[in-house]
Amino acid sequence: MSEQIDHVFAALSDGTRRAILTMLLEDDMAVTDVAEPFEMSLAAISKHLTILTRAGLISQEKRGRVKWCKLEPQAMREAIVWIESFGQLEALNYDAFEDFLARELGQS
Amino acid sequence: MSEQIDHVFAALSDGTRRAILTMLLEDDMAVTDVAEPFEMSLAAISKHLTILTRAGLISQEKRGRVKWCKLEPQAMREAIVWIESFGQLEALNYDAFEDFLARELGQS
DNA sequence: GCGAAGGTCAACCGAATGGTTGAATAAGTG
DNA sequence: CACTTATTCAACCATTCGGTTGACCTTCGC
Repeated sequence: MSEQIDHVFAALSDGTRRAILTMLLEDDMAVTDVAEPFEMSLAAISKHLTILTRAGLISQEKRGRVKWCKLEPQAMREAIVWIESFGQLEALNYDAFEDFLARELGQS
Repeated sequence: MSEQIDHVFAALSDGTRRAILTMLLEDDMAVTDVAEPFEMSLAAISKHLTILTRAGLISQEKRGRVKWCKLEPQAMREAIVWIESFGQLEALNYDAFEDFLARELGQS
C-alpha cells in the first residue's frame, strides 16, 4: 500500500514544495540555500524536503556538513502517466476505450 | 492563498479518489453507485466526493433524491501544465500505461 | 401517511501536515 | 579546544485527512 504515486501527488500539492522543485531544476542546492528565499524556519523546509524525498522527487546526499538536494524528475513519471493517460482516455469515447481494454488486456 | 492547483494535486494523492475519477470517465454516477465498489462507508465516499468537488474535478447536481456526480476533467489542466514543465521526461511510457490500466481499471 | 432509499451531518478517533522554538549533533575554521 | 555553520531532532500546537457510527433530512413508492 501507500503507493509512490500517492506520495508524489501529495508532495506536489504544496506550493512551497513545488517552488523548491522548480529551484532545483536549475542546480543542486544545499538545504540552507533552499530555505533562503522562504520566510519559514529551516526546520520547516527540512520537513518539506523529507516529504519530497519520500516521494522520490529529490535525493539528498551529505558531503561534509552540507546536505545537497538533487532533483529526481523521473519520480514524476508515474504521476505524469496517470494524469496524461487520464486526459487521453477522457478524449476517447468510452466504447473505443473498452475496445482498447479488450484488445490490450484481454478483458471484456 | 489556498490555490486550486494545491487542491487538485491533493485530490489526486488518494487512490480511492483516482479510482472514482476513472469510474466517472464512463458516465455520470449517483453517489451510492460511486460507493458501491468500495468497502468503506457511504459517508467516507461522500467526503472523498467533497474533496474532489473542492478541487473542481467533479461537479454534483441533485435531481430528486439522487445526487449525480459528473467528471470535470478540465480542472486538471493547470496541474497538467505544471507537471509538464518538467518536460525533459518521457511523457508516456507504454509499460507504465499498462500498469495504470491494471491498477485503476483492472479491478474486475 | 409510512417506510425505505439516497445522502449528508455531527461527533469522534488516530494519524499526518505544516508550522514553531530550542536543544542536539556533526563538521569545518580559527 | 572553542566557535561557527549546517542540519536535524524533539516537543508542542492547530488543522486536516481518512475513516467510523448513528442521527437526520429529503424524496420516492405504495
